[in-house]
Amino acid sequence: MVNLLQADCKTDCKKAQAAVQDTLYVVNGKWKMGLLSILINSGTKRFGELVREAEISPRILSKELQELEMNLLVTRKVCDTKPVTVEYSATPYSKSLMEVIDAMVRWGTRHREMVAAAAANS
Amino acid sequence: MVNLLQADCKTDCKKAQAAVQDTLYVVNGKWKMGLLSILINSGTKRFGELVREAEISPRILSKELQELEMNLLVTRKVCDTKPVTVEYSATPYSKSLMEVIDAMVRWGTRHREMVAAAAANS
DNA sequence: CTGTATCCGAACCGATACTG
DNA sequence: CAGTATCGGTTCGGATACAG
Repeated sequence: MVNLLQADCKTDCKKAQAAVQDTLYVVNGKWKMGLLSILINSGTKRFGELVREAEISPRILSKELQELEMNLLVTRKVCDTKPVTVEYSATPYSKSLMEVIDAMVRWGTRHREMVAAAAANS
Repeated sequence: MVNLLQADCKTDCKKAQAAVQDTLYVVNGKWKMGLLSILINSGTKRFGELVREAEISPRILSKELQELEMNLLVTRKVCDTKPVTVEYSATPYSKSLMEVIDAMVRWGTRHREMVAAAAANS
């Protein structure tokens, strides 16, 4: 297991840094986490449903969904209806992000308390 | 332990989402992770040393360091030399980020393989 | 219904010069 | 030496109109 914080890392350290940047890059974007959350929790959604439920403009929604799809986190299925509809779903692979999300939830929660406590002492 | 991906979350889910956003916000910025890594691995550094080692313009460095300090991840110590020097160090608290960073390293590493494999099959 | 094109303002980052 | 002021380029996100 690579430790980004160890003093003895050389090439491992660079790889670790790159991996962190990769992760941040994938998750980067104002709506990605929220969209993933919706799709994982509520299951398949159509484009228009996402526009309404997440209150995102279609342009941004399209962009974020494409990026999520490129990263194998959501699938896009065109349904042969009339007019055409499109269904977006979270992939099973997207659940692998859980480990990261859990860590962020735990740290973020404690951090908020930490900052609040520090603010109280000033 | 809050699970962002569970279907039964209501208020917990919002809290979890907010915690994730908090974490992303703290780590957000082109250089924060790199700076933290330098300070944790190599110990205390002066402002000018960071400018050279990380190759950041002073304006951005100053901004990122202030944000890290606000989040209790680095300390700023003014030394009574002539001219004045300033030492930046990672706080013990910053090591609490390890859990998150480790998760991102692991996921980012596997994800790169995953995407490469998917690209090979097309 | 699903997107894209266009336009806009805001945020971000970098280079450089400058102040204390 | 440490940090800020100023300017400029690039990216980002939102609103709206429109095409397929």
